[in-house]
Amino acid sequence: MSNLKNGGRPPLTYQSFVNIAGEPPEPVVEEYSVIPLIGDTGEYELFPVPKLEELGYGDISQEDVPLFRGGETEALKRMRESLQDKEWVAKFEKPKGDPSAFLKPATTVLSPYLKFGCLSSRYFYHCIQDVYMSSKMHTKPPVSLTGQLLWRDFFYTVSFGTPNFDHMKGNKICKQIPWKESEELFVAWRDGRTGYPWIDAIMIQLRRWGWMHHLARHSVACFLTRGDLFIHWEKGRDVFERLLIDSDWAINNGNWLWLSCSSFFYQYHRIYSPISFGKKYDPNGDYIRHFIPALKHMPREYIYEPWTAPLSVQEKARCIIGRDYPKPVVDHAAASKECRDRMGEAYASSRLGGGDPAIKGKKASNSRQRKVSEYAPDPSKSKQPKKSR
DNA sequence: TCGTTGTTGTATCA
DNA sequence: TGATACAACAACGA
Repeated sequence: MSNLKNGGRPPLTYQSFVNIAGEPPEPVVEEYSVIPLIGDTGEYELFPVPKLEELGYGDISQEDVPLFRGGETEALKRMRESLQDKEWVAKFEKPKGDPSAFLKPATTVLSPYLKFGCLSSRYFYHCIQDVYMSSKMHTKPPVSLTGQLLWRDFFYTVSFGTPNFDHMKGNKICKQIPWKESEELFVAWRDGRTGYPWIDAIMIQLRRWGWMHHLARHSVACFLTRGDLFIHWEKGRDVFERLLIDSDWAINNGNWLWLSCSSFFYQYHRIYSPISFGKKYDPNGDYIRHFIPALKHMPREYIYEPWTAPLSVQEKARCIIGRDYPKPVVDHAAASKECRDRMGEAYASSRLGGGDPAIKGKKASNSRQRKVSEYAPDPSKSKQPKKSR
């Protein structure tokens, strides 16, 4: 990589794009008046594809095998495999998928390919339509498979027309909520050490695979923000942006606004239980056992709440809570009650006009069913942040 | 002002 | 598996 003639700039390395904190630097923008011919690299020399070690990854041979081979060929193969099961396509309903299914995920897992442009969303849409044409009945948006593509475009549209979409402050559609500061709780969440196996397994899957089921994302996002820890959604957003292989600026920010009840969705008393939500799908805890080996031998009746297991059971399972696996960082019943109360106060304050002082005279409003024209860009406003990812 | 609606809550009961 | 109660939000439309 060092043989790059780069106009005197330092050579571009992985670390140039993503520093340790995960913050991408300002992208270098080149302007061309004419599209260069294929093969004409101008003053640049070709350099080989960097090795994983050069990208900062160590020995990954012992890791779980990543699910995602890159490229259009793989994307089309995956799409065709998914669409082959016509009944599954016709009956697809997003909220009904199983978030604990990891050997055979409950969704198409095409999001990384859509994100990187390996799969055309338009082509995908028409392929789904072809399946619908040959089916007697099919589900409809917003829950259907095409509905998922429409949500994607919804977030693109609203993010394009909303200044400061990726921040709470200065974002007129975002509830102003006095989130708590706690580095200790945040780090426990980020690193999968909350003591709630369902939450930790999801965060570990995120770190290992770069992907987890949509409802699993809901569980951990709710837990971090309005459900338990009351930590700012922007902190969780940053972690997802860094670790998700399908992370998309508009969709990621939109979903964090949604899940934290900061925008789009406001029923903050509906809180995902870090215990019973996962149990509903996977009562034996196979998903937890796979991603948290320390809990592999924990009996089924304690797998979601291992701190309630008698010491003799913990010893037999070779997992002492507090030593081999963390104690819960918060008590869910008390924490969620407190979160509800805080959200209620924040909402009451916003009703009384106490919002973001940066947005003078504009109520932080719901945008759920605003006219599409309201999302059109205002040329007088500053440019939307451009992400280089 | 009021009734309805909202992609994905939980616990309990039959 | 589906119905119901729970507690209760914002926004829309009549």
